[in-house]
Amino acid sequence: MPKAKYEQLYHILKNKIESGEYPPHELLPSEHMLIAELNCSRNTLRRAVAELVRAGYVQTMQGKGMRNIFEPARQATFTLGTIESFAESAARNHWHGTSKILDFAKVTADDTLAHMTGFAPGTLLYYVWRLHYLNEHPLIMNHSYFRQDVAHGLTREIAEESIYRYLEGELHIHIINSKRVVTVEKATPLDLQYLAMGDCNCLAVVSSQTYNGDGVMFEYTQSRHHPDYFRFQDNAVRRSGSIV
Amino acid sequence: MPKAKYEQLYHILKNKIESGEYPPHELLPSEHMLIAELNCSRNTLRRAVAELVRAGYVQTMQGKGMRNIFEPARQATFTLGTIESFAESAARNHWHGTSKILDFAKVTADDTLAHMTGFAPGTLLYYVWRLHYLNEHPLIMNHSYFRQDVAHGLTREIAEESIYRYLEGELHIHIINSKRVVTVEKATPLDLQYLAMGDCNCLAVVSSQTYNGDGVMFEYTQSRHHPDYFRFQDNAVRRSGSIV
DNA sequence: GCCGATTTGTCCGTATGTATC
DNA sequence: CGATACATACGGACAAATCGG
Repeated sequence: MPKAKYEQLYHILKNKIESGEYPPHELLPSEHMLIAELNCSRNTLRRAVAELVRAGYVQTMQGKGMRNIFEPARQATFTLGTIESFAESAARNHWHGTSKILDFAKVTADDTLAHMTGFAPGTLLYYVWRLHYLNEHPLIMNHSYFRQDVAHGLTREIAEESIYRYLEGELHIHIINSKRVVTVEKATPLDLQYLAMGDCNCLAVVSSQTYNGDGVMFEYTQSRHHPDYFRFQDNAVRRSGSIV
Repeated sequence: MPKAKYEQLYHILKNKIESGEYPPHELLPSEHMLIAELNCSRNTLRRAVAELVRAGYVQTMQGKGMRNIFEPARQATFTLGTIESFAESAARNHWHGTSKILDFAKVTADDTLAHMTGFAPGTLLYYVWRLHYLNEHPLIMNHSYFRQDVAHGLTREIAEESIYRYLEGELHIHIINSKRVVTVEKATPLDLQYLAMGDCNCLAVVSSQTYNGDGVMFEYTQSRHHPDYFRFQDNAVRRSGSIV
């Protein structure tokens, strides 16, 4: 339940667009009208509209107005820009998701592991190897590393449930942001064995480094996705002085 | 050359972070200090900071401050959220990019093409089949479709140069936004023939639908990327009432 | 081509809420 | 508890783009 006003306005407008209350490919009411209708300030409305633009619901044009460009059939299942655990995204998409721990261990970062993960060599880590199933099909294989000094007390039993619930609920860690990189890699024998790849020999790999409120990267996770079920969506905006 | 003040502030701060003027993993000066130093209003500074957060340069924490989380070695080559032509991104990364037209034709959307692209069946289209090279290596194969009534007058000769320069410079089309989806697909015989795939049989596919200022989708492009050179970066932010 | 009305884009100042220390 | 810091919200002003007369 969002409590910020601009988030409420975002959802109000998003629902009106999705329900067809605003005609497709037509202009929405002007800012002035919406401000009067929604009883808010211009800045607050504009913040909600900015989120609609980012999400690909409307496009704005100076001097003309804002246009509804929502396409019902093609909206996202995965979204960029937000952090979700597997359990959370499964729930959001009304999927039946289960997970299985294949390995849990304490390890020390050697040079090659340090280079891959971004942790300093010698860092003490928990290693969690998980397989995520959607409707009984193995879809994602995760190799996760957590700093022992941040995620201390993590056990295999906790990992069977929800690691994030433990980190946030028990240890009161504030998860702030996560840098992610999407690549395509050759499948390893492990991938082929566990992910029912058919005759594909590559998969989508999402590598993420997650930071807590103290600015320390405490988690590195490599998610190896079955190619048939990997889909990321993005809405790009053309600007003159492009922010790069 | 960005002219908006918040864009200038964004680049000033970004440069200070990249050059190490702000110590890594430490807090930046508070908003109050930066406002005095940069001689701007609070809203304008916050807008610049919001872009830094999106780009993964800083994380903000209510009551604490904003922390520098820039990692020199791991910054993006490709970025999400902005529209760039191949020529533009090659120039930005100081690459030597060339392109070759493999086919140029006028086609009419049948049912299967309409379903794939999102155009209505019967729409008159230009079809452009291009291969993009980076330092003489074939990296991206593009299948593009443009509405004839929007991109009218497009020729093979123009496509040899730059399609976007023609659309924006000659036809004065305003390119507003582009919805993109990233998936992984099995390589076709065409992919294997032209992209020097080695023993990989999958590739990264970016499908994009681009809209002009009249709200009409005038372009559908499917970019098929050599897996070794595909890399997309994203920075996700954890929120309580996550905007979905 | 010009002018005025409309609409979005940018910027500012201020007040209040909330989390941290 | 108070001081500090970021988060949200409001209102006003001007700039820039669009459109119609």
